[in-house]
This record gives sequence, structure tokens and C-alpha cells, in this order.
Amino acid sequence: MKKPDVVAALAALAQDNRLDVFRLLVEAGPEGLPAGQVAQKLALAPNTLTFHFDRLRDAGLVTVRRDGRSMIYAARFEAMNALIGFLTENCCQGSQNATAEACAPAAVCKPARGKRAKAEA
Amino acid sequence: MKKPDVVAALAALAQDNRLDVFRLLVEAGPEGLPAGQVAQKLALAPNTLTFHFDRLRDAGLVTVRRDGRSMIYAARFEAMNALIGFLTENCCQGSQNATAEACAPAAVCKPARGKRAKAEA
DNA sequence: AGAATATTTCGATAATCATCGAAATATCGC
DNA sequence: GCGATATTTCGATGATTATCGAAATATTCT
Repeated sequence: MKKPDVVAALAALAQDNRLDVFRLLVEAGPEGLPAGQVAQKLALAPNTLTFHFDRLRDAGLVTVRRDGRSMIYAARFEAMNALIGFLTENCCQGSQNATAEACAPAAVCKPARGKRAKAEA
Repeated sequence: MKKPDVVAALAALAQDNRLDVFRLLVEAGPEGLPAGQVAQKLALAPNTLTFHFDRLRDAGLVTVRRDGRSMIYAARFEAMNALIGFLTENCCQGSQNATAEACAPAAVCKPARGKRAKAEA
């Protein structure tokens, strides 16, 4: 993943509603969700949602396909992993220098099936 | 790490120059770097750089301390790890559903001392 | 074809952002 | 205290952003 793509992905996720949208799609899994369902769950105007979907799509974080009159959006886990990979490699090293804090090793993409532990907030 | 903090951190990193600044600080390690040195390495005007530092600082991604007439900025690895943790937990699950692509497990904060492998681009 | 549903496109608007030049502040060495 | 160095503050500016209402497009059903 090259830097411009990383910046684009970060920018796409750096917005309240968009982060919610993406998280919802992640939770929904590879099947994805129809735009309307996302709009309803997050209480977003359909045109505003289109705006956000476009940005997530431009950043390569989601895909769309049509199903009847619905548009089904789905998270691209591949892209998300590439992003995390970049951040990990480029923005989280030097940890062995760190004093006490810092760098609790953690696995990327843990199984976490059953309604994960509410994620703290 | 709560969602607003996550959004703030993502926004802070979602800018070309700022991502460079942060990466430089990460590379520099906990010791940090004087503002002037960062300005020089990245060819940024000092006032512009202050602007970016402020944003990184508001997002909790860097710290400052004064040393003589220099201001020394340093990356907060702790915050970076929290961010990666959030993304991993909240935005990278459902992987076991994923078909082939997706979710190559990787360690957060690998040692990576000797001038890491150029990071692809 | 015509009504209904799902989503997108268009145009406008207020807010935030990145950058700049000029001036201010803090610290050092003399 | 004075000149020099390092960085920040201030004010302005053009660009991008998120949201909205209204209209357009696509698809299904009858």
C-alpha cells in the first residue's frame, strides 16, 4: 500500500458517520448491507449516505453491487488489513525503545465472532 | 480508546505532511526530534509545521518538551497502539467469513530495528 | 405504461483545513 | 541588555468538506 492510498484510507475513516458506516459494514461481513439498511440504522439521509459511500469507495475500503433496486455495500477487509499493516510497519516501530507504556502486541484480525466485547465505547 | 479519539487520531494522520511528520518521529524513537530538524528534513515552513504539530498533539499522537530554544516533539507510541487496537478490533473482524483475501495475521509493533525494509513506497 | 421504491445527482451553503507572510515570543551567548 | 536563533501566533486566503433539499435515474410490480 502506497502512501497516497494510506492517506486516502485514513481520511475516509476520519469522519464520525463514515467510521460508523464502515464499522457497520465490517460487522455485517463480506455479504454487505443494502444502502437503505445502513441509512436506517445510522439515521442518515440517503443522499448524505451516498456521499460517504463514495468516499469510502474511492479509498478502496468498500465495494458495491446492485441487487434489484438496492445497492449492496460491503467492507473490503483486504484494504483494511493493508492499512493496518502500513500503520504497524511505519508508525509503530521503535517500540523496543519505549519505556514502559507502548506496544502491547496484538493479533490483527482476531476471530471475534460472538458480538465482540462492546469495544469500550 | 473512545470513538471521538479514534476519529481525531485518524484525522490527524490523514494528511500527507502530517503522516510524514509522524513517521519521522516514530523513526526517531521516544527521544523525539527538534521542530527545526523536522522542518528541514521535510522542507516545511516552520509556522506550517507548528500547525501540524498542534493537530498531532491535540490528537494525542505526539508530546512536546522544550530543550533550550528548541521544541522537541516525540511520537506517543501508546496512542498509536491504541488506535491500531481499535481498528483491529472494530474494523477488521468478520475475517473468518472472508473468502480468500483478507486478514493476514501480523504482530503489532514488531521490533524492526535496522532501517526497516523501505515499506514498499 | 404508470405508480412505488431505492438510490444517486445537482446546486447551494456553512464550516473546517492547509498554507502563507509578517510579527511576536522565548532562549542563548556575549 | 543586545543580537541571533528557534518556534509560535496572528490574519488572510483558496480549497475541501459535510450536509441539505429538490430533482433525476433505475428497478420492480401491476
